[in-house]
Amino acid sequence: MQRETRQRRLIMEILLNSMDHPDALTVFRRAQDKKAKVSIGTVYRTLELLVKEGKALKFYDANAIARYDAKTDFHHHLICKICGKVEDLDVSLFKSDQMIKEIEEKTHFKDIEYHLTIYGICEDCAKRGNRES
Amino acid sequence: MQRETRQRRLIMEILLNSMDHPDALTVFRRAQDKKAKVSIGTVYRTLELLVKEGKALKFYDANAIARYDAKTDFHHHLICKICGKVEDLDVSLFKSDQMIKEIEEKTHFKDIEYHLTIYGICEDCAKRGNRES
DNA sequence: TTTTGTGCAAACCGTTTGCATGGAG
DNA sequence: CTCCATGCAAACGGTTTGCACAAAA
Repeated sequence: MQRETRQRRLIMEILLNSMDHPDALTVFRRAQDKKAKVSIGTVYRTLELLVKEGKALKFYDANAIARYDAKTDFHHHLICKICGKVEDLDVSLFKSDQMIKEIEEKTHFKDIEYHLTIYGICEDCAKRGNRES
Repeated sequence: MQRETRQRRLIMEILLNSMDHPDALTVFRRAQDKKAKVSIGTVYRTLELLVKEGKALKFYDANAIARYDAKTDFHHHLICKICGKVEDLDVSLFKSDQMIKEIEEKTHFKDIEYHLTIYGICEDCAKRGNRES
């Protein structure tokens, strides 16, 4: 049912080696940098496939552009309001199991999952005095 | 510098009376229901203005469509993975002050704010047996 | 009258999709 | 050989924008 193609291996490899939560176009460019042939359509289709398989995470940045990363350990994202840089944030900071339990207890929702996107000002931009990038 | 127009009053009123976090098109339709004349472009411009003024919140739903609500008390959102319904969730569930303090201590970010979008399955959809809407 | 806001429609741009072809199994 | 995957390009759809006109101050 699912076939292993050159393109799928390529895109998964790029995602695994990308620590900056790339969008589809960035993945596409990294493929080109490797002199590998892929189309942007295939990049989109493959990234969505990885998300459905649970091998990648998808979230939207402040410009509503879809960002992806290879799912390793669960973590949240910290986005700089000035320069847009995205950093990972360890989920253990937030006692997520306890939180999910609390939510399930206090609401009628089941099968809860969440992604926390935190906005702030990164060290570099704070030093620069909050200028626009 | 800022002028009070019929359209701005209208859109703010619609947003204040909408408890379902409408997108721009929904706000536009509600204006039409009131037999009020506005263009979709003005709706977008005005909603963005309200966000910049801090009078409205903006976030993206699971389909990357911008949703708005009049900013009253700070709260999070609970979105049903099946039917897409959006509910409010009291922020007090999550000890947000403590969490922000923790984040500021453990990262180098400043001026932190966050919006938590939680996905789950609502009571109605759970009863229906998780069918697609 | 001056200046900002609106309506309209075209442009934008990230993303999806139809279809003919290619390649995995 | 069969099907699923890919490439290509067109279409999609939410959002933005330029410009002439309207209306607030």
